[in-house]
Amino acid sequence: MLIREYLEKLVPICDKDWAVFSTKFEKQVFKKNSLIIRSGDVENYLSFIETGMLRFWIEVGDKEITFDFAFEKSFFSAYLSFLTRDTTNWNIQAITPIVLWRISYTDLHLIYEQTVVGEKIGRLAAEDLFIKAAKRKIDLLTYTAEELYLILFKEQPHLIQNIPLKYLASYIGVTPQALSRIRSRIY
Amino acid sequence: MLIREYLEKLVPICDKDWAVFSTKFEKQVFKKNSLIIRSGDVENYLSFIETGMLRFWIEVGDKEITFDFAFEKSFFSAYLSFLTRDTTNWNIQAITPIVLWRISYTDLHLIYEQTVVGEKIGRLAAEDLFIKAAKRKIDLLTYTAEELYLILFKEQPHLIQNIPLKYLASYIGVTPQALSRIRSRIY
DNA sequence: CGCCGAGTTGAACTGAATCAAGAAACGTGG
DNA sequence: CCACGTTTCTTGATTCAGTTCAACTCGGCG
Repeated sequence: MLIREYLEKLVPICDKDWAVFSTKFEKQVFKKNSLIIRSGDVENYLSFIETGMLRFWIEVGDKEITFDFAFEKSFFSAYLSFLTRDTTNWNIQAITPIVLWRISYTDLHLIYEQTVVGEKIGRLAAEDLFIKAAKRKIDLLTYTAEELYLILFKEQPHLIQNIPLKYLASYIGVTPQALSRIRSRIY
Repeated sequence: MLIREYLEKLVPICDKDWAVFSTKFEKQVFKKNSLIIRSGDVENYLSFIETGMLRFWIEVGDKEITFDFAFEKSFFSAYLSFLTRDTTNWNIQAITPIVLWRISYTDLHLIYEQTVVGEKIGRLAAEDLFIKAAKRKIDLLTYTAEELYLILFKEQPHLIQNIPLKYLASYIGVTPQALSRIRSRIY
């Protein structure tokens, strides 16, 4: 199974532990453009994307700010809300049709209690998320919009292909008009 | 002891576990302006600030970018380097005289193995760091320099008092001149 | 007393925002 | 599968916040 493969890159999981894990994941399908989490919800799941692509955004005043994307074969969650059990102001939207596997908050905490590797996986997942967030935080301070676009272009070419320009623009912190001009300047 | 108090806000620690923890922390003192970590080092410690204030910065081209501060009674580390055992490009500098307690990578991993709460604390620490990084990431995309300054002013007034303007300017992503003008505009 | 780094202020310049209009792409219903 | 309407993207003109370069002030310290 995909999730086990992914997790075992981080830490070996014995069959006995895996038996506890695997029964807790449920499969879920979402249509393109549907909202998986909307502002005001409490996040109840930690999810693993089997196929598809997601966009994370918040509403500020009258505009949307896209602050993250997530891709196939990675975990995601409105993690702050998931941890604190408080409502989120995040929206998570399917940019493509989505197939995912998810585990509920209560089930995950059962695993934390019942298996030795549970806490370790939780720690590694949180560390992983932290590393990504820290890198991006520094990138946003360090680079200009044009540089951020070029980095994106190099590191995630599939992203540039498939994601509407207006979302990418917001992600690097400029208006769609500005990104359109950056693009025409580059080629 | 301060560290136990702080940790027990997150998770109860029994005396037996604490006995394992406490022997591993060593006290360390740094002078004002000294570098606790410099670019090129591998971070070997997770540290807890007893007194003082730190600045995190990286060098980009010919200029310094301040991307974080840390205060009394909180943990810090060049965490990415600490986790990956790879060299860091972060610099961590004492803005004031510093007293801290720190635990080495090997000792922390001994604790992960020897105590039940070890992994849990590691997870909670990583979650805590992630939450802060995620919030800041969104703030940087959402607000203008002036708004970021006002938020800082409201949430961390002691920071504004004690930290040289040029570091604050870099933290909100503008030049010292620009922040000086923002300030004079506000009052 | 003089030096030096930090902060302020001014002027010219630049990249991005905003407002606006037109072109291209997309999906939805017939 | 086409036609229409909506959304997305592009391009232009104007405005604005922030950069850069430079000069000057202030305070601390040798």
